[in-house]
Amino acid sequence: MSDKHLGTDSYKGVRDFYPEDMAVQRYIFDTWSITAESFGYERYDASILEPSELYKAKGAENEEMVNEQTYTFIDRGEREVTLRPEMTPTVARMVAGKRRELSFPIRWYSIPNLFRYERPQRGRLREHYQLNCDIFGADHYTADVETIALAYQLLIDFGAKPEMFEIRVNNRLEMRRCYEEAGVSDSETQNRITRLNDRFHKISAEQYKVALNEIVANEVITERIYTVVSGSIPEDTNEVVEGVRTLGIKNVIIDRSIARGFNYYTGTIFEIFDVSGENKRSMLGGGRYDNLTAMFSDEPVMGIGFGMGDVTMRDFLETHNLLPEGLSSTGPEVMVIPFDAECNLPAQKLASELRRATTARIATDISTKKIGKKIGDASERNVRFVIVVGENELTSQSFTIKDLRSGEETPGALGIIEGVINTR
RNA sequence: GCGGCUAUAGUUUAGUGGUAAAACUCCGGUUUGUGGAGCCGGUAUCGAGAGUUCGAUUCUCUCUAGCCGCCCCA
Repeated sequence: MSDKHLGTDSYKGVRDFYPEDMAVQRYIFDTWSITAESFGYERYDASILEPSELYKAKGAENEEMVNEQTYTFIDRGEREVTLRPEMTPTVARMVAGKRRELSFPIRWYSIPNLFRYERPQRGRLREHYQLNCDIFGADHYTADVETIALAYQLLIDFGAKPEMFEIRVNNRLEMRRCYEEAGVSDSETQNRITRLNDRFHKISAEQYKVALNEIVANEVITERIYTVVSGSIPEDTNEVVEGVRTLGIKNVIIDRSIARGFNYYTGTIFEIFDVSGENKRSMLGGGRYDNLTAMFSDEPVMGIGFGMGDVTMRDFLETHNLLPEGLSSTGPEVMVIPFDAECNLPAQKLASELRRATTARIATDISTKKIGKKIGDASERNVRFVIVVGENELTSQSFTIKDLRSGEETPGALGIIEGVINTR
């Protein structure tokens, strides 16, 4: 590019939100909030900065992830700091810090922006926003049911039809039991199988079996595990799935290949997929983590929750044409147009009087364009009303408000004008 | 970290071994008290660097950036 100027592109993998993008973003966030709150979830937030230890605490595997896939730096006080890559450790920290004063179970949600240092691709950027909903302090399986029901409702409230998506549920404990019954008791081997299962739908059955046999080195075991993971047992279900169905949600299935990474989940895990096939990545995922707060205290608090990202949400809404037309702009509804620059201040004064008497968004056109141009601009920006303020109007204190939608003009004193705006 | 594709005006795209076209947008004018039109005009060292060539935006190489996949996925 030019030697003289900086580029205007945003930093790699992050987005600028111009007003039209912001309208979409706001719609998504508002819908998330309304639905989460309708289930009684309370909103919380925290800083994007956390000490790096928070993410490294559970061994070398995590340490590697922090070093390679997060934004981590040393601050001026020589502390190692990380831009949060996920919200769960933060909320676990917050809950653990107040565990004696909170009355469990609690339902909390947040819409944090999260950072990860990796190569951007479809549905995955370096910064994204993610709705996080969690229940803490409820060990009964119905907490899992409610969590999945909330995830379901979130999509429904965007106008999604149940046949557009599928909820796939698995359970860490049940998988461990499956491995043990098949004859695999070593936990490292179990983890390797879990990791392989995560790719089950990306590879062929043959490839899967070959890879599995390389791990367990036993064809009988391979066959047993394959039977379970491939879903060849039609009656395979569990109480969470049955509970969700009891609530009237039908697009839920057991999928033994669901793996959810391999970190802190201890029980139910689930993901929701777009069935259109266009977005192969899961749109939403979560699960139960019964000892995440253990790193802060000997009194662990169990939790279950999920996260859903704004990038995948937006992809889903666009794919299924679910974004509403004409999302509300925050631009002015009323434009007060001074006849010339001499009238700018009186026009601004009129605007502030109107603001006092109405709830409309009112701006004054302080450009130096000609009167016709100013009206044209207002019209183009979807302004509903214009009021021209010139010497005549100021002398007579009688104005004319014009409805650009209907072309109708209403003359009158301040009170009349306010009336027109208030009945918009 | 690995692989594939792409790079021309603000945007979306044409096009050519002899320094480039269109549409839309934007800005200005056309009209010195009232809107979306029309007309006229303006805006590009063709991503950067090097090479081949009389001559490169076009061909070759390198780099950079973006997109898409893999790995990984909190």
